[in-house]
Amino acid sequence: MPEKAVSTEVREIDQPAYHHGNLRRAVMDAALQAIGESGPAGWSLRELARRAGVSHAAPAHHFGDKAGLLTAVAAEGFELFADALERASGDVYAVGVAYVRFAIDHRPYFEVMFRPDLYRADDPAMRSARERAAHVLHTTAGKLSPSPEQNRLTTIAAWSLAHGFAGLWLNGSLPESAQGDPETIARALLEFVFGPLATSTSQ
Amino acid sequence: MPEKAVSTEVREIDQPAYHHGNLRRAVMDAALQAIGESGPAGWSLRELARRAGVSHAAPAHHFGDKAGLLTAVAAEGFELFADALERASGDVYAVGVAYVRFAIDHRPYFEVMFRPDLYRADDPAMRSARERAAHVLHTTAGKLSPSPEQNRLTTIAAWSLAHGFAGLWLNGSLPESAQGDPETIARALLEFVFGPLATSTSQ
DNA sequence: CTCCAATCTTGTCAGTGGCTAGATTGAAGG
DNA sequence: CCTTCAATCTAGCCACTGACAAGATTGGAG
Repeated sequence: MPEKAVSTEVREIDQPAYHHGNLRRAVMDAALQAIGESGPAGWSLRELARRAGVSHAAPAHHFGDKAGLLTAVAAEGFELFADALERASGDVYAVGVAYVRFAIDHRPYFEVMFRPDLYRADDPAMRSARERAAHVLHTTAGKLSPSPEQNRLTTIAAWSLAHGFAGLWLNGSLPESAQGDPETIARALLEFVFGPLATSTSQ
Repeated sequence: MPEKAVSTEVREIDQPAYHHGNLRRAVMDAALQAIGESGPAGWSLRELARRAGVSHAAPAHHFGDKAGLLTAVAAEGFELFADALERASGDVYAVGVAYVRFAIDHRPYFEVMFRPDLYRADDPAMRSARERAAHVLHTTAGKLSPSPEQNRLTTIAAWSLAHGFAGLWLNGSLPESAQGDPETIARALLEFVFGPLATSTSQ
């Protein structure tokens, strides 16, 4: 068996790695997996380092500290989130469904993104991505009615509805009657709330 | 100055207390305050013990471990929550507003209650209180329309709306246009969504 | 007065976060 | 080829944490 390990492969055991190849991404991915398994608090930086096969202090070089890592997770999450919403931009139902779908398909991101106490909320990359997502919400939900005041309300209503349903679904708070396909239910909810506005002439 | 401290007073300094008087409640209150200051993860059991003036292992006697303490917080929170909702039972608007109001007035409880990964979700006291609260939601939102299927949707819609708005408001995600009095906005949201259904002859 | 159960303390252990200092590496430039 | 250099990672340390075990203290019941 060969003595030297190829540097691009995953660390086998023991001896120092020094140039991991792409430790930053490896730690991020390990973090996302760990969050998916036991939430944003159910793991330690050292555990991620072990998973990546590096020393306990290696992640600190890339992220500073745990808050820094979660900041990076939130920033990347909001980027993906904004992408998903933009792809549905224009249609309230599609945006709402995309919101819920993102929360469920990318649960680890979502569980961090809306918990600002976990990371550095002043991170510029994260802020710009978050604003990009918010912009989609405002422009698509905010043009359902002519009145600007109504628009603010419509936006907040759609946002709250999608956000609340996603959150309740994720933490298992909903009754068994709502345990079906979340995307279907989300669509039904949106149609229930915004149907009168968009289908008939109504207000 | 007297040598002996009165047992019912808060511990001054140093020497053992042994019978604190009501340590369980003191630790709970310290926990609620700490959660309010820095979230459910921004403190340690040992810190609570110091605040209460007892040794670092004293809280464990009453709560077992940190999850046990948070379980007690969630259980008490759901009791207060159910009480608040029951007080408004029957009126969708009142229940919705009570939901949001509770989240804001009792933020430390709320931040724990809907995060089952923080505590023991199989706790019977907590479960029964939670079901009591859920029952109010079902009975008041679920009788707005004749169809049972519509009722399920109505319930989930009202729940999601209130829950989502409360969550977004608490973590500061809402735009500046929604930074006003949350109770007023919540009422406006509920009227926007359920107005057409209930206002006709009110109820 | 004795015993007992509840309550709290002291002591201990592995694990954690964050820090500093040092080792290793690839690459750039003479 | 050799030196320098910055990026990357390791090694070691410290205060702190959660969890546990064993012992001390207390009020009250018998």
